[in-house]
Amino acid sequence: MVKATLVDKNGLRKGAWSKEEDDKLRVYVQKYGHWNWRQLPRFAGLSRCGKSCRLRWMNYLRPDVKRGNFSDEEDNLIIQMHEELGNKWSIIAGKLPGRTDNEIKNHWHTNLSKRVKQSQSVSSELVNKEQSSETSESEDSQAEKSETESVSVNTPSEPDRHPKIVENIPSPQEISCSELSSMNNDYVSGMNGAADSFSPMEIFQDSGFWNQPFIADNNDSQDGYHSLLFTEEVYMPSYPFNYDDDSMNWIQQMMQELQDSY
DNA sequence: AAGGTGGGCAACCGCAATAGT
DNA sequence: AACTATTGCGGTTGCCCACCT
Repeated sequence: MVKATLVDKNGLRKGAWSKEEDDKLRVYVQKYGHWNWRQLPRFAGLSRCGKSCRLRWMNYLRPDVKRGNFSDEEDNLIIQMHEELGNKWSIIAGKLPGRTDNEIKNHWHTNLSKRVKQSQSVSSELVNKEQSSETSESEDSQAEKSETESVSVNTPSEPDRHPKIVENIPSPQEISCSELSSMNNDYVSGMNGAADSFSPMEIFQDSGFWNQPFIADNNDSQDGYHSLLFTEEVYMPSYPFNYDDDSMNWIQQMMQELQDSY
């Protein structure tokens, strides 16, 4: 199920994620957001490339990721949207809260595509019957109707044939992982705006970031940076997505708490 | 019991899009 | 306008496990 972990020429780990790595990434992102995926692993104490961290977070560690079997409703929606959009997994994921594009893509390839193929073959059989049949017209139309009812959803078509879904999504309450990502980025960039262009790193520096009571875990540190493993006391499971005055207060409060605890 | 095979899924890779300079 | 950095997306790979022979 998981790829064996190995180390590439740059000393970066690849393959399966360990629980320790998951914990480091989860704690770091939940606390500071992902202000820069490329730089993040260094500060989180991870010997991973940023891309790998992003993927792990998006597909597995995000708190709102829904795991488990797909419901019939979800299956039908995926089939319907795939019929209309093609392999636009991220857009489809936007209609299925808690599901990731990767998960939907895998589910499609392993389950739904087969189901659609079966439906297609049933459909073509019906069409063949229809063409060769010498039965009455009324019977034909009935068969046509039943075909439409049973397999229309599963019949593939050109992606551009039904642009309506693209127009309709994303709805405000249904947010894809990529949109969530944007929200997080907005959170950070918004902080910049709200605080008159200070960078996340400046937050850390200005607030005594490097002196904060994190456990410096240099075991995995490849480049001399202090990795950050947070203590239970300062771990905070969530942060506000909107960066208004309350959020700035929250940040200031957080920083104050860190300084106090030091 | 042992080996083969295919399914399921996490993770990687390459490319395109976007943002920043 | 051109270049670079970063992110996001979709295709693909490869590992593990369950099932089959």
